[in-house]
Amino acid sequence: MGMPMPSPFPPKRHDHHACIDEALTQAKAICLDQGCRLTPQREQILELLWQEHKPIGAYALLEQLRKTGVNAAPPTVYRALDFLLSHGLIHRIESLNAYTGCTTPGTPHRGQFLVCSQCQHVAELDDSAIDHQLDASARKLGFMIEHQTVEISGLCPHCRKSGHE
Amino acid sequence: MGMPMPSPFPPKRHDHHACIDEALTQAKAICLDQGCRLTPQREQILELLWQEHKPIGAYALLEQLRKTGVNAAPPTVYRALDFLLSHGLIHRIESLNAYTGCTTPGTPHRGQFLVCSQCQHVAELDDSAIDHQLDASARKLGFMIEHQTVEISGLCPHCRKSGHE
DNA sequence: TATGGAATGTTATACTATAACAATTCTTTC
DNA sequence: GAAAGAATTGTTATAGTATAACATTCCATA
Repeated sequence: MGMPMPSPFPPKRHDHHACIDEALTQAKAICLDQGCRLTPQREQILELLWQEHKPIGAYALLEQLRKTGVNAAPPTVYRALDFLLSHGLIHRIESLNAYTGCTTPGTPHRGQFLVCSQCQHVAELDDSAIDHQLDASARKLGFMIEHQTVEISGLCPHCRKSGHE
Repeated sequence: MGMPMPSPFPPKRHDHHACIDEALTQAKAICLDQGCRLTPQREQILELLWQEHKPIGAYALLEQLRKTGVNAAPPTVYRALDFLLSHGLIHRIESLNAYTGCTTPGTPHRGQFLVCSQCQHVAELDDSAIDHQLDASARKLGFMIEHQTVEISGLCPHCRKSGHE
């Protein structure tokens, strides 16, 4: 497995090109492995989703896509999103109706998200202690977990430091 | 404080009239205390939200409302929902775009929800162990929690027992 | 190089939520 | 009890999110 993620909140200035590259490389490998097709359009949309460490809505994505000269309609975007979601390459942030690249694609995981209410950056966790606690609480009630949505909003470390009125 | 909740998943057949009554009584007391007005329309919508232990969407609510002879438009419903949300009398289930009565109104709490994917019943938890784990994980990363969305979907105890194909 | 399935294009529409302004009701104060 | 101001409700229109349905194109494989 790769290096440990230094922090789920990367510094404001970091080599983001490397983030994009890694995401696309991983996605290609995963699709090859799973026997599914990361078509140019799907790849383009995945790349757009990785433009920033922020979730982006489907229609904002559509607008970005159009700026690149592609004249697409909503189903184009939603189909790509469906594909990427179903292969674990992106996540949907329910509380924002938005989508964001998955930082640990390829491995089945449930995921938790920290969303900064100020800068909108999102950090994906895969904190087993949280998973275990949710499992324990559910089990106690006889509930069988199939899927979970854990989205925490608040101030990220960067925004906490720089004046949070 | 009141009696401990027997189980967040009430038996299929229970005195649901008592659930509704209690919810409305508590809501009245809370509004009296907070100096806000639980108008007939707001009360009616709260009551409709308590018809079942299932979340209900705004437009389904609107339809129910119309069946009672009230000729309302969407803003009527959304305003009532906003009021009820802002006074902690109901919750919004993000993953369903739906709303459900709060089982512990009046006390500030963050809440976690178990949503049955089969019967759609929802159970509200206020499990401090989960809250503490989320706090601990967030704190470790320097993230300051403002709000949380924890929605677990899966099979409730009743549906687990009765054949889950 | 035919063919069947996957992917994409296209149009229309469903579902969720709010903006903006008018009308009404409630409460407070005189 | 009447006037003023605030809160609530009515009404119309529209913004924002997502999918249905069907036509067309692409592509792997035989």
